[in-house]
Amino acid sequence: MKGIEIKNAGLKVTLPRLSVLEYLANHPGEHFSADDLFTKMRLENSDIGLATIYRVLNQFEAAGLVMKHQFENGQAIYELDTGEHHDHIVDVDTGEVKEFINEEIELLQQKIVKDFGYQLIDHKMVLYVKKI
Amino acid sequence: MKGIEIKNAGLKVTLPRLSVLEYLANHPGEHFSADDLFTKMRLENSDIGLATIYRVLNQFEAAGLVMKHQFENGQAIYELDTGEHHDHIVDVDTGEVKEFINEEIELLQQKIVKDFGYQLIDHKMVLYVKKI
DNA sequence: CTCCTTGCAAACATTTTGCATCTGC
DNA sequence: GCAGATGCAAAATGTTTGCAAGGAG
Repeated sequence: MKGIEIKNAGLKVTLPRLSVLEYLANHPGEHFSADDLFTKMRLENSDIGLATIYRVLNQFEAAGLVMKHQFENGQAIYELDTGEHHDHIVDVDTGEVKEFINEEIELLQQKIVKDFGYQLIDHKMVLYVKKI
Repeated sequence: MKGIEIKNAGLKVTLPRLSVLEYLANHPGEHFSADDLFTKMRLENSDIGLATIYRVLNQFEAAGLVMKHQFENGQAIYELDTGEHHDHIVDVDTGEVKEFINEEIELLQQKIVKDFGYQLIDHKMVLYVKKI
C-alpha cells in the first residue's frame, strides 16, 4: 500500500489521500487535471471533494510525490513523480502528452546556466507538435 | 510609429492598441502580465481598460506581434515578439527573467520529435535557477 | 454613416479558504 | 478525545464576454 509514502510526508494516512495516490499509481504515464481526478474518482468509488483533491495534490507536490505542470490550457496537470526526470511532448491537435528524456540536452542546460553564473534548480521543456 | 504593424494584422489603428505596442517596444527584454501593463499604463498616461489589454494582447499574439508565456506563477506573461526565438531562465529567488538561445538544443529538439513521428510546431524551455 | 473598438460590469473558470463536521490514531 | 482532515459553499484570482457608448475610416 501507499500509506508509507504519505506518512513519510508528515501527513495522516486518510482515505482521500490514499485514493488519490493509488489512482495516479494505477494510471502510470497519464496526466490529470484536478477536475479530471474529481470526475473519474467520483465515478469509480469515492465521495471525495474537489477542494480535497486540490489540497492533497498541493501537499503531495510539496512532498515530492507528484509533479505539477502548466501547459498552455489554463489548468494545471498532475502526474506521479516516479523520480525519473523527463520532459514532455504535447500534440497540439489531440492534446495527447508523451514523455521523453535526452541526456545531451540536460548537459547543455547545465552548461548554459553555469555560463550565466547560476545553478540549475529545475527546468521544464515542452515540445508542441503535430503528426506529420 | 507602430501603426503599420497593427494595420497589417487586420486591426484598426486605435489609441489603446498603439499604446500597448509602444509600451512593450519601449521596454525591450522585459516581461509583463496583463495587470502589470494595466497598472503601469494607467500611471503613465492612458485611461485604458483591463479588458481591452487582454483583448489587444490576444489579438497581437494571434498576429505574431507578441508572445505569451505561462511560467509557474499562475498569470500569463507577455513580451514583444522580435522574431528572434529565445528561451528563458527564471531566477527562482528574485523572479528575474533572462533570455537565451542555444542552437545545439534547437537541433536536438527537431531530432527528438522526428524520431517520434511528429513535426515540431513550437516549444518552450524554462530553466529555473538560483545565484551560485 | 457604418462597423469595429472601447470601458465597464458581469460572467466564467480554476484554485483557495472558512467553517462545522468527521476521522485516524 | 484531540489534532488534523474533510466536504461543502463562499471567496479569491485571472481571464473573457455582453453591451451601450465612442471612434476610425
